[in-house]
Amino acid sequence: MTEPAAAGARRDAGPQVAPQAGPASGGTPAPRRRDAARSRELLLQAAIELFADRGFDRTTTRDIGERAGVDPALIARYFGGKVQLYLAAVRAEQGDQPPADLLAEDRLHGLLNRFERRGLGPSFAAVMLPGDNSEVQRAARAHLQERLVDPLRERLAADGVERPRLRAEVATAAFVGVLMARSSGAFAELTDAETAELEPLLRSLLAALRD
Amino acid sequence: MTEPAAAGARRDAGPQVAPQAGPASGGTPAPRRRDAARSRELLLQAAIELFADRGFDRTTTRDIGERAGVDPALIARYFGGKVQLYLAAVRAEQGDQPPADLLAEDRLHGLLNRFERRGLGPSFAAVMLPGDNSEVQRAARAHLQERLVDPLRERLAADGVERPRLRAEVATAAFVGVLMARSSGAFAELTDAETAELEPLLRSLLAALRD
DNA sequence: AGAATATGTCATCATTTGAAGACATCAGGC
DNA sequence: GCCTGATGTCTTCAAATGATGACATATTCT
Repeated sequence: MTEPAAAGARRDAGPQVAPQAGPASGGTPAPRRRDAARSRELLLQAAIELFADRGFDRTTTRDIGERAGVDPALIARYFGGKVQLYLAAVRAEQGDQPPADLLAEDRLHGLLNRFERRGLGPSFAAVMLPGDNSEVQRAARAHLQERLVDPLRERLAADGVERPRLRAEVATAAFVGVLMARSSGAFAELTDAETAELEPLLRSLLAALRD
Repeated sequence: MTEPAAAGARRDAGPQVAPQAGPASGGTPAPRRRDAARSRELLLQAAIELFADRGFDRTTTRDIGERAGVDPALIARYFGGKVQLYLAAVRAEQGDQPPADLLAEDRLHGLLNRFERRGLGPSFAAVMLPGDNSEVQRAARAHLQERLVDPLRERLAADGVERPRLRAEVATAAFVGVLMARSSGAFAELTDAETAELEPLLRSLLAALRD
């Protein structure tokens, strides 16, 4: 950053991918030094992690580029800009599993394990902070509504509980709150707790809303 | 903002306080057009509200000044800067009541009513978002630890529950999460719900951690 | 009334950040 | 071998933001 660095002279910026994995396996079609699809994917993955960790505002395009090992200018080229990259990250968050009903045992277990493997996902951070009704907030909230609140509301309604929507929203908010607080490092034991320790507590918490 | 506005010519920037309330009552010592203590208080109050609403990063000194009706430059003069103003806001958050044990009925009721009257307070927003271990985060987290987590932990420990600290942290995180989500407007029914509707749900939620 | 201080107002600076563009370098077709 | 487009690298710009200082105006003291 501090060196003048004669314009466009860099060529030895470290091996992007070790050029092994010869032409044997037909899967990956020989590593290219320049691969738009790969760069796009690296940026998207870095964005998912960073947006989940810090939220939209506190994540800079330069951070994303650095983590991805890709020049931040390519964000504009491949996604259109930071906002569109965020929307792509939220879209990539879904599609794995069908919407989850938090009260079903295997669902909670699966969700927690998935979070452990892949991080919380970018939409969680957008729930807690109010803000301008930007596209970013709306997308993240719609995602959570569809994936967590609605299935739970249907479950509660089927159980005949009163105010199923409100209860589903409270349960989701509590769930997101606990997971966000855990990953934020605000509370020591919560952050250090294993998923297996946390799961029964969360299950009790959620079950309480069912009355 | 767009006019040149000859330097320092403004004098008619609206009446700060109607200069009535004659010398009769000895309470307020006649309104002054310039009152450092009043300006300081206005800034602090605006800061408490805005920090609670948007968190530290998304609140600008210009926003605070605008809401307070005070020039933002005075933040530096009276508090030293934005960070110190935040710390002052967190300190102002406490001092009202003794630390609250969320499981005691009147405590929960009192807390919710207080939030309804005075807003959530700046420290809540700092729990959910990770970030640099700045002074701001540490102060807000220490505040919550002392005010909410510790009393609850003691209560749970006295009840003989296992893992009292972890449970207290989970309960606090869930509590903060529900209130933050409510004020963020992320969930429609939760945002519109009356405190009276929310209170029994929160009570069930918290009681579940006691097992 | 007039000096001295307190308080308020405004312009401006340095930094950060998202974005855009100029240029360099690689890949594949002829 | 070379040309055209794709891909990557770097510089630069405009806006936002926290901070600072010069100056204006009010308040107080004598």
